Amino acid sequence: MGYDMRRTHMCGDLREGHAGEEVALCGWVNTRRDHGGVIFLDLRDRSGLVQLVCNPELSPRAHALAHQARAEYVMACRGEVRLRPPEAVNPALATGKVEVMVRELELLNPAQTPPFEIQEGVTPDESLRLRYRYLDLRRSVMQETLLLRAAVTRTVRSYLDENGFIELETPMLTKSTPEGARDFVVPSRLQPGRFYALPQSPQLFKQLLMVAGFDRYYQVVKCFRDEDLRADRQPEFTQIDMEMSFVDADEVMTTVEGMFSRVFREVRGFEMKTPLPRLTWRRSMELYGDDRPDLRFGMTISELTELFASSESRLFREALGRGESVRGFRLDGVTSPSRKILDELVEFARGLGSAGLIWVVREGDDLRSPLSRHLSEEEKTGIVEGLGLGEGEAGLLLLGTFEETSERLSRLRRHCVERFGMEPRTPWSMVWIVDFPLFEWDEEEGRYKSNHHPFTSPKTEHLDYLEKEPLRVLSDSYDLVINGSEVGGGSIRIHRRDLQERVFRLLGLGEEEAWEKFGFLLEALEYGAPPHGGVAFGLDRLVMLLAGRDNIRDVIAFPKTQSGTDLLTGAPDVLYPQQLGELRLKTI
RNA sequence: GGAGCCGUGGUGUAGCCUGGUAAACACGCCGGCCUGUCAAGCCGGAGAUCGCGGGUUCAAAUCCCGUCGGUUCCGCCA
Repeated sequence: MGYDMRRTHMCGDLREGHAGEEVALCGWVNTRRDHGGVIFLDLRDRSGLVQLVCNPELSPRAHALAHQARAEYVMACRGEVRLRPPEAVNPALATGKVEVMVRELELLNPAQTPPFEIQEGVTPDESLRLRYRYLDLRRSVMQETLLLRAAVTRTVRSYLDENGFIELETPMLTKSTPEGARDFVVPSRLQPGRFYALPQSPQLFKQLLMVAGFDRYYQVVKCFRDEDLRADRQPEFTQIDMEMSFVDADEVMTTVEGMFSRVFREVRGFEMKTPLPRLTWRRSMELYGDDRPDLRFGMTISELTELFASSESRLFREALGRGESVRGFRLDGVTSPSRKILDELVEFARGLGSAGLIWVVREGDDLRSPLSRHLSEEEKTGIVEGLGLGEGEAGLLLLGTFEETSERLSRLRRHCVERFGMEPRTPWSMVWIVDFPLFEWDEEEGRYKSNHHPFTSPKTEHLDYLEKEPLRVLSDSYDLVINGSEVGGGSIRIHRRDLQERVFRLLGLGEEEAWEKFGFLLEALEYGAPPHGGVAFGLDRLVMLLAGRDNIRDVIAFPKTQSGTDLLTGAPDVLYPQQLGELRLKTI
């Protein structure tokens, strides 16, 4: 490229103020409009595009070259920025008031006709996009999304830097640990027969950094989990990982709120109200049946079990006899729903494993319901009041254990939001869910499992129940939920060896195994480990929310397919026998 | 591991349920015309045996089975 073609501006930045200036631009040909005489080229770079005018009278050479130009050719030009004639202004373009009168044009690299058009409005097949990712990423939506992603990490970094956090790196080649997801493993050449594991998160290392006295740590870091993919799950993903010493849960949450305020202001222009509301896990389950409730919608759950304590109806009597509850919510978004709609909801509830869904519709003083004949007047009134049904409004009730009804009602609630196209009350709803149970019972393995992870601290006031009633123990933990999506969570950690060992024991981790897998941690806890706690956020999911994308692949430059392959490079791939030999590996 | 959906010129789709004439449309591509377009326009042209394999049938893009790829969900994901 000649010296005089080094660019002076980005295409999308040119405005009226540049009129009269001599500029040099580089970019890709977005479109060519050849009028035989004058030729218009839209030149595009990451900032946007601008119209180039190639007039044969101004430069026959440039005009001739423009005639040969095709979509996606890489070109450079030099010329004068000019105000467009008033009738030729394009209000749809940021640069629509100006154009560049081309004096010199240079072809830097021609291009094959791309396998799909780099245009808005057309989304090619996913496998094509992934195979030609570098072309897919040229599309403006993808550019905008990744630029937004960069803005998020930039904002996070500057906030944390300003607040005394130190960015520290932790190893990618580390040790496989029990609990949690399946590890990705890397064979060791120097230690034949041994394997590293890629980190599922830097959890233990960041705790060790607290022991080391760094006080406040953060990292924007890749994590790896070898589990099946979903629309919001990739095998490698990025976390905003933080840890702080000498703090309580409250201080961690306040710090995070400051960070998120700035992110939302910076990238979405949204002023977050802080402090954010906090719901205990228990309350969230009662009100929404969900530990990641979407507070943009109503339809909170009411418990009506008491109402049916002395019911005439066998259905209720038997259910209550089994210790089950009656819970439900008022259906928003539809009044006087048709039988067809109600049947559809019943069908949906059956699909969730429920025996049936009881619907009621208030009609004047009466209640329309398949069960109305079996309901006493008192019960009818109780339902209307309990669910707060207005005229024509419907209620949906389920029978079952607290856990069953929670699971099903929360899914039903999410389904209704989508099915009836409900309008959110606010663009963003953020809420902390706090005080999760420390353990849950794993039916299959017949043992307790950590709800969060094994390093989460029980609430001090619950320490006494630890061995006696483990399921009653709550932890100092917190999840941040935005628009019904868990964007991150954390906890105060255990910083004393004796407590950590008690928790390991409850998880069924034998002394020997605990020492073998976590000995380094137990040891570190004995060398002056400060009280500490932290949090980690899924950057990809956060960007998905901020960008309004419903797929994690759209916020990652080079994602994997659902079957874990990379269509661009062909990974994963087989190894040459020699490589396998060096690693002392044999495929079976 | 299981279930659903999708696969038709380069791209996006229609056709498939209800098998039967030249597989249709838009965009793109190639050529020509054209000096103010911006999804430029006008004229002309090339381009698909319908993912792959098997079966049913006189006949399969269409029905059936299998398989591959993509995708969504369940299981899984501390």
